[in-house]
Amino acid sequence: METRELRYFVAVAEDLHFGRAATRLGMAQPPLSRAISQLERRLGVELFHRTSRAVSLTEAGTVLLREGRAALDAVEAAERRTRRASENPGLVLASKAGAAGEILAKLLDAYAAEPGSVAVDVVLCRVGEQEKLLRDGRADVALLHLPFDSTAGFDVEELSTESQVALFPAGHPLSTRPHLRMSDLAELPLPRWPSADGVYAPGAGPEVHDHTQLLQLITLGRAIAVLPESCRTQLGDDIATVPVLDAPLVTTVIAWPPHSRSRALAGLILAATRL
Amino acid sequence: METRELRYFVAVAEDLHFGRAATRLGMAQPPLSRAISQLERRLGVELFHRTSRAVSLTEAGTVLLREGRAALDAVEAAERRTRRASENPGLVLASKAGAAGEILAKLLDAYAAEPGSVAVDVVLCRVGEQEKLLRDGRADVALLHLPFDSTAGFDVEELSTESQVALFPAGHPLSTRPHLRMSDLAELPLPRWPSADGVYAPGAGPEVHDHTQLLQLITLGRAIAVLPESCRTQLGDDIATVPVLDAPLVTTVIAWPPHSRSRALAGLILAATRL
DNA sequence: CGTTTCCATACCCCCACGGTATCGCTGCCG
DNA sequence: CGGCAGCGATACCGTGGGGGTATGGAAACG
Repeated sequence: METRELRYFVAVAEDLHFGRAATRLGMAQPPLSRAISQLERRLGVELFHRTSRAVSLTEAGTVLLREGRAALDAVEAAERRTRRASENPGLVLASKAGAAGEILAKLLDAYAAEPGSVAVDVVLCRVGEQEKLLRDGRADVALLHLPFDSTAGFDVEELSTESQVALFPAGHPLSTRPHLRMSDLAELPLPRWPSADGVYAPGAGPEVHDHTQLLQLITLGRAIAVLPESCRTQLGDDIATVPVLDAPLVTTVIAWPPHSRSRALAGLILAATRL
Repeated sequence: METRELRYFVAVAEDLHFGRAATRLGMAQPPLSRAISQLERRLGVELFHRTSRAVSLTEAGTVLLREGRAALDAVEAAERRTRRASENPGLVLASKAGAAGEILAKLLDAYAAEPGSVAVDVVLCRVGEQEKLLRDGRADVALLHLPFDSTAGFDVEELSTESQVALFPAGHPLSTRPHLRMSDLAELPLPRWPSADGVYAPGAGPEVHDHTQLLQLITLGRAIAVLPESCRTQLGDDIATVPVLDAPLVTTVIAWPPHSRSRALAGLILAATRL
């Protein structure tokens, strides 16, 4: 199977429409239809149920969409990492914008002080995006937060664990309580984060994808959030925090793709575990 | 980057010889040379140092060899799993031949008794081969043994932990001791297992790649081995066992590729954790 | 200095991929 | 009920690129 075929298949599988997929791919519809039929013939597998009115994935097609995306990511990663290996020897670290600020600063300082350390580019990305960056080679290493981010397929080292606090606009009735339980927050407008594929679950709270956005919504009284306690250092006095006793503990981990064990990466991980 | 180009590159990188690589690929040498040059031009990266006498990998080439192999495995996995998804709904479980016999039997029985279970094909493979099978889609799930096998990149659940015993031919002087330490075995012909790439470390002991082979060598007095205690159930009375107090504990885990979460696989994993 | 051993270059051919035109099916609306 | 619009499949054509053979040219070796 060629990556071109995979890209075509994924495009069609994503919008379930040959015409639109073809436009996205910058080609005409007939050769795309043909390419997919050929792929099906070569695999000996039907990938789509087609009526002249609608297209849908078969069982096998669903498998190929999942596995094919992973494969394309791996190919892209190979390409990008090769390019980077030749031009600069630095590392790219991905982290959620607004989260892990303190630990990130300490890590960068500690690593920079090591003998033989290389330049570290920091990519601050939207929630949940780190995994994708790590998988397709745009990043070499990432800071993730359990239990929110998935570490599936990566090697990890735990860095720190902390409890969570609720964030209220100053003056909110609950903000004077010494502590809370999750059940106290059940009826409040908790924000909804996008899942790995960028889709939001249906629900009541506002949709957010980074911390700045969230803090602003809280200040405006449009949202309440539960965040790791370390976020306090970034808050002004227009937001009050209250410990939430039964919120899950948040673990910050450093994660990297399991095979890539360069000297520079090993040094960074070592520096991280020694924090 | 197309998988064809990657396959060409990996072939050349593996034997560092354009002529031989071309033969292996079933093509002539000139088009292969050209394909590699094109790849280098498109990537903007030199992958090989060539003199007209010898070929060697550059830094970037080394990266592409590692990442490219992973990418090719992922593509192959996508293809194989898609094929299998369409023809039969069963699972393929990989396990070392000769190891984990008892736990494997119990697992298969327990899972088969579940409602809605599917057929499970068992692939008994050589030591260290399970990871490759899991990565390239020939298996859906595998039994691995820590700390020997690497679980890098897989999701795992621990199944059992056991201590190790030394195996001697009947009548060996050490076989009557109540217990031993690793240092007692330092001078003895411990066998050498192949690493993930099938290469044996240099050393004194005999090269082995499965348990039958090993047991025969022990019976013949040509080797001594340290194995998990559960192997006792498979031994005849021509082999004696002695506990080794400071040998590392062996953990049997069930491992699977992190994204593939089919209903059938989830059932098997559940059955395994309940053993 | 001839010979051998490699990889690169030159040149040719053909297939496969992409484009345009069109067909055929199906659901919708007047 | 018929015309139409939407969409995928089919037919046919042109070209670029991937593969083949022949050969060049550099380096090691006797």
